[in-house]
Amino acid sequence: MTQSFRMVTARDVAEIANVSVSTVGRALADDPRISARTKSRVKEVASRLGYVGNLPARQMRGAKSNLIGLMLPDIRNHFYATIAEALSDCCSTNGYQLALSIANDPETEARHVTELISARAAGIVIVSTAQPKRETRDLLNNFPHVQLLRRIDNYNSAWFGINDEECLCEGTKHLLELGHRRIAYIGGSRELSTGSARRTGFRRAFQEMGIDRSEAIEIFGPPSYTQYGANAIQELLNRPNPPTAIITGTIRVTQAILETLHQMKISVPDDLSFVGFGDAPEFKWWGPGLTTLCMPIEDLATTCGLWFLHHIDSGKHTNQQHSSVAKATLTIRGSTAALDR
Amino acid sequence: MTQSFRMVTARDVAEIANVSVSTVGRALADDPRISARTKSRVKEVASRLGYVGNLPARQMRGAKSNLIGLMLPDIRNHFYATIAEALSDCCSTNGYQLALSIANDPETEARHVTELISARAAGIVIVSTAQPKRETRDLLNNFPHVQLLRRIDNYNSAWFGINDEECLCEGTKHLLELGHRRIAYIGGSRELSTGSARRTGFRRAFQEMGIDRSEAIEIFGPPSYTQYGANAIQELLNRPNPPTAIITGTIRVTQAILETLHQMKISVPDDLSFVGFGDAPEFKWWGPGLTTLCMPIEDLATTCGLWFLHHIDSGKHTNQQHSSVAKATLTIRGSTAALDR
DNA sequence: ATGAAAGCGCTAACAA
DNA sequence: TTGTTAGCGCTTTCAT
Repeated sequence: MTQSFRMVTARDVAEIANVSVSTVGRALADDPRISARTKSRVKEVASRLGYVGNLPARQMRGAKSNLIGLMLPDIRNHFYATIAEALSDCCSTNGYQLALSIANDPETEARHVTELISARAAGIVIVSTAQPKRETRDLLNNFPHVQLLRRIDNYNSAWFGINDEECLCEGTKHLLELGHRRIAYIGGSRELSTGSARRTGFRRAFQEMGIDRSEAIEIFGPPSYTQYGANAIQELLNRPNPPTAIITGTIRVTQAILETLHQMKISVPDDLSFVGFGDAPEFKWWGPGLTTLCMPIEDLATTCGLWFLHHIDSGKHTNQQHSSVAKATLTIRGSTAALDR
Repeated sequence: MTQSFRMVTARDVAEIANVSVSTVGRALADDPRISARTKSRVKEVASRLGYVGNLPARQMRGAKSNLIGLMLPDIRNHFYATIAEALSDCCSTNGYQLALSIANDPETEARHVTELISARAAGIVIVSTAQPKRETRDLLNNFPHVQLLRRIDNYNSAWFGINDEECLCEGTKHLLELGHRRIAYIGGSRELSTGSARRTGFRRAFQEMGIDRSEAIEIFGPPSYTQYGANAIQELLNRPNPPTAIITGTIRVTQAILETLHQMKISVPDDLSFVGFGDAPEFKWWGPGLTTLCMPIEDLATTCGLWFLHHIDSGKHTNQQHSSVAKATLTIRGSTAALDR
């Protein structure tokens, strides 16, 4: 019982159909040189035996893989699930197949990248970890790939992301205009290009409105975000002088805070104004409705996928400077209100 | 610019290191016959050139693929995202790589299954569509695979699922015990084994409690569930004699209903009791908290993954009758209350 | 301790 | 219209 499934080969088909292996190959590829009679006979036999062409063997003959690697930090995050689905659609439409790798740390990331390259995937779409290993960079720089959302400078490659800085700036201005000053920003790691850009946007809002930032609070997230958002918000609200408004910089933190605020029975927006990040469906009906930074994440992923697949198909070099920025915008709902003193 | 990336081969390494191809292969595989000096030289050259072994070529020599195909109907569903993550972890730990296919209809499903088999993946974990094509069944029956959640009888294979019937029965009894009689069940397609079993559970609750089912309402879902849940609930509540309680049989329907009830400003549980399906994080804080059927979906996926990978690794025939059922249980929160007349 | 050669399943160039 | 043959990159005899 060691080798349970013997795959049918072109040779098996050839023997039964009484033709040569190459005739089988040509018949199944609808080569015009093969007679209709032979063709149909071969096809009949192939289908009867359940013959499925061996892609690895074809790859050795120069055929390109149908595999597109997608590296994500977390698939349970609605954000990334949307990306996976959009890209999967994209791949599917263009005859590719998505290989999903979930890697949260540089070691796993390096391993998965190596495996994808070893499998000679057609290309890799990567949402990078914060500090990829040197090895990973070297590998990717010699392999078709494109960066999504997070941008690592040392990769000499195309990047598709959102206007992180702009959108956090806009959200923060909204709070400032409502009169808030003690605003807390709870963001992701500054080691990520996204985390860093969002923090800059937060600060720029104060600057552009000519408001002193001394009352502002900044908290940055560790990799394990599950508990972090909850802890951060609890600590903040227990301060002698708690913030009157909060703005977040990652979806997971936003979700954790929604849950915590509900548990703590904080009244929003009366006791606290809150601007979330991302646009999971439940944000619409959380309490008074969540004012949030909505991202056209599906568009972004689709744009990225189409661009990438097109370049791969046309054999162009994809590792070139190219960047595309999708615009996130503020959607105002009930969770933010003017500060009354 | 047609062929941008030339992959480094063992031969390239051999030439530079001044050894033969076979020596390169042995050195990199740490074959004891190769001298330490040669080994280190070869390894140095290989790493300097960025050599990554060609898996397709190895597969031709009998190496098995590191690819595990996962076929899901929808990755944005929290349910399936959890499965994907759990399986991805599982694969990662055991040296495999997840290939994700999203297929909602039998044609796409057939195409993806064919592609996975063509790539000679190590195996396929499938959440089947309702009516798979004959072709798909034939292919799978000759290929290592395992069914998850939905069970198609004609596949002669292992299955890992949940106690669909039991759990819907339990949820329905909860409502009956609270005095409800005009209970509406909004479920998934009866063409799915899961949808059918859940309906049976709904009915059995009445039967076992000796309660007449004439007031019960049953509605079944089409494939495109996004709008369906919303429509169903609106239609139900506009009836002259609307139900006093609702129980659902799919996560997506549950989520759609949560949103619709919120929009319609229906007061839960005062105007309507509601038992949801699944356990997305937001169920905890929706309105009064959602009474829901919680499923140990992560455990299920992990169990399935471990079993499957173990069987693949040990070369055992996986297409055997084997079934494993994980127990879902009712979690009572605020969305269900006794009916006062 | 290392090299030469065969062969995995397939396609394409060359023969017939 | 079809068959024969070479070779993709690798591992594994077999030979040295």
